[in-house]
Amino acid sequence: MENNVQTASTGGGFQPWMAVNDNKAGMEGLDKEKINRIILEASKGSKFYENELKKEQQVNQRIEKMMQQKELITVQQLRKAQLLVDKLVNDLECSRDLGRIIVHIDMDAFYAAVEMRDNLDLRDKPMAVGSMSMLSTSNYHARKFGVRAAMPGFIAKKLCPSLIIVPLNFDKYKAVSAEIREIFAEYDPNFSPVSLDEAYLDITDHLEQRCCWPESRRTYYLEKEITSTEHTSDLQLSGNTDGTISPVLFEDSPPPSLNTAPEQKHIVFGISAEEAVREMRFRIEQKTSLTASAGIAPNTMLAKVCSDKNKPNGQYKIPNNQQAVMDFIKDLPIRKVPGIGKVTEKMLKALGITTCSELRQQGALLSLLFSETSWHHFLQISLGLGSTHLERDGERKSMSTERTFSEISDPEEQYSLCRELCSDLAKDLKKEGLRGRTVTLKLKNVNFALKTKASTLSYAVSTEDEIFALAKDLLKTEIDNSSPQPLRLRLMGVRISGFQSQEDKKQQQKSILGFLHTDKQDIPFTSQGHMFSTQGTKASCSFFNRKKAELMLNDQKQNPQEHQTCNVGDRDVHLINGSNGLLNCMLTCPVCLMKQNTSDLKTFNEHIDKCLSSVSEDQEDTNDKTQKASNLPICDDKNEIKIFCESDINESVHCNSSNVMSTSCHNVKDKMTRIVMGNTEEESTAEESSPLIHNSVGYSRSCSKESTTQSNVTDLCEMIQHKQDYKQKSSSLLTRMHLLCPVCNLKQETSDLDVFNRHVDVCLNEGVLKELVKERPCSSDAVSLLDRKTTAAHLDVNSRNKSKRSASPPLQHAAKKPKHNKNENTIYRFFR
DNA sequence: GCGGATCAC
DNA sequence: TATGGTGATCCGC
Repeated sequence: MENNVQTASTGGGFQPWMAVNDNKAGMEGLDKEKINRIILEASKGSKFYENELKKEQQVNQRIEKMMQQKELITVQQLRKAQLLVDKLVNDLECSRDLGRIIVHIDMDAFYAAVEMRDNLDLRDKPMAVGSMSMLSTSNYHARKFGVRAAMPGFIAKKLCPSLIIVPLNFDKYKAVSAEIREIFAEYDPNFSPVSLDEAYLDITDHLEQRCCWPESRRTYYLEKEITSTEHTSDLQLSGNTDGTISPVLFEDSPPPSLNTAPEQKHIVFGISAEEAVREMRFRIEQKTSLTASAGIAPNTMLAKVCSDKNKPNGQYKIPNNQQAVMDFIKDLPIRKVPGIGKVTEKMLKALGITTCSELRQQGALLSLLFSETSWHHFLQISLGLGSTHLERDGERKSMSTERTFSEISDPEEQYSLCRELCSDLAKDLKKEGLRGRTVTLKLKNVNFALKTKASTLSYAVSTEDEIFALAKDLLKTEIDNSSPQPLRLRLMGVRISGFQSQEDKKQQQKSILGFLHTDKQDIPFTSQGHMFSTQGTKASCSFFNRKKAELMLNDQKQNPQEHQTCNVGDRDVHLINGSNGLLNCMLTCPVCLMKQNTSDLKTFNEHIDKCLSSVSEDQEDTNDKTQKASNLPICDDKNEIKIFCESDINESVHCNSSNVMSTSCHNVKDKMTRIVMGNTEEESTAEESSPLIHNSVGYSRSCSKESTTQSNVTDLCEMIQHKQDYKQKSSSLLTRMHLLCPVCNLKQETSDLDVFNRHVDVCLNEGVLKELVKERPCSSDAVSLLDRKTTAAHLDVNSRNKSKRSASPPLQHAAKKPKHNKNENTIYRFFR
């Protein structure tokens, strides 16, 4: 690896770009020459390789440019820069926080280790997890051959013909991940997961308490753990009788974490950080038969580097003092630092920087060649500084879905594919109740050239149709630009970003609340103060209009025929203009969910008020918590809920013409009861909730009626939420709830009613769609384009999810897999 | 805001 | 035969 930029760009026989790096644990002391030759031979001439060369040249150009810039730097500039750097170093040093003890813990060759644990035949053989197209990870036997993560299986096979490739089994990894996270939580309830197999913990508080613990609390018994764990008992039966607890997964692995005599039945851990971490690793090993490595340091950056130091099955600690930190940092190769990747390494190397102390020495130069954020970051690294505060579940910034397939050049197929991706994305968005303003289309052509196209709206979108409307335009532009040559694609992806922040949501809620509680004189209410007017504050208008737009879209999609004869816009006019449009309608009360034998809005409102009042009284009168379940609207007489505005009335208007509504409503009400109380009713089966979707006679003919139900549920929930917010009850009540979707019957990992509402909305629509499809003859062999085009290998490659939302921990990949539901795809295609 | 790049896992 | 998917961030327009 001694080649510099210049020689690399000449493209001599040896290509460092494609070559193995020995950064990864278990890759030391390999026959790199040979490995690189094999990799090169297997890659040379491929489109992929050509593209890698191109990218490499771009980096080289970047470096050349940087070097030219460097030549222009004067001594004075450098001196001035040095002063600036010195000042920053001083400031940074002053702010150095050595008060926390951060642990980074990382399972050893996680996926491979799980597979080896569960299949004894794999133990002593080189193996990897993934497919012929892509490997996720390899065991340490395989690493000796140069087989590593992110390497295509077919190349790995060339390096190691006896390599066994095991397909990914995410469910299993997720299960193990849940087990280890239980342990993490005992040491730091606020631990920060990085991926299925990795997490940061701040054990400072744990250690404070730990020092007072009696020995008994730090004592762990072997047999108890082993017998209570299925995995380990399997191994015991399988002849693992060498006195170690877990299988020796790696032959170069240090002795097992238990350094007591085999006959000893318990082990007492000390009170130090190292002992606590050893204990944690011991417990992980006892529980899962898998080993973990850990780093202990004053901040996350150092902890992360440390966990790699004694991998596998080891740990390393940097004491919490400045000197120890600087000693550790001194000769640390910059590439070991998280955030410094291949390219940055190469650029810095061109400046003669390979270690962290060199990074420090060249601070002035770096400040003149890199952006402020970059050189600040470099400087922090060089001082061994990093985050001392673990980020709690940050807000998601984007969500995307993308797929690789064998070449698709036909525009029709490309559009079709694009829609499928939008559909998938919309489903994922629903799950989290998100809406975004920016849609980005990602395309990779058969030459591996990547391109993204984005479009931003002034409002947020979330449905398949909305997203597709944007994505298809972006795609069209690309197709047109390419014409008459076809776009030859190997990958397509759709991303959505520009979500409402929590802050935005609060703002919105406030404005809605303001809308609901504004002085009557300011709002064109009816004489009773009910919001039958279409007017209102700006924010609330857009909110409800969007809601209506969504419903219109659903209407069109779900029942175009009905839509033709009964136009939503027309109905709007009737409503706005007065009671004409209501003459032949009956209204359904959103509280008692009973049809009201009136078309007079005034009467109807009075009924609602009565309903609300009565349930409020109930709520106050009773101490019986189960009774409270029926108290849907949380309000009092003084704060009448007057939430019925235009869109609601529209929906209510639909629902009088058949008895579908009442059937559905009762179900909804039942479910709502549970939602509000947080009664998860685990025993509630799919059958129990299915009537909501399947049981209604004529359901498929009355799609808009389903919208009614949906709207009522949604608005009731919103009503409740807003009321609760208003009464400042939300945090005390809502956050403890387990929300169970009444439609899909799945527990939703959110306590945010807004999020939950959106999920329910979506679920309800899906029910209608499915029902509709059942009714309509639809080619059963209308298989998804992606299913046809995507190879199994492509589907099963590594994809560790890095969701920042701890409410739905990084398990999303697996959750995303069922996306390839052919029925669902055909449903959406049907409506195209 | 857009598009390309880099990085992590 | 065959080189991934998801999310974040940064930089230079």
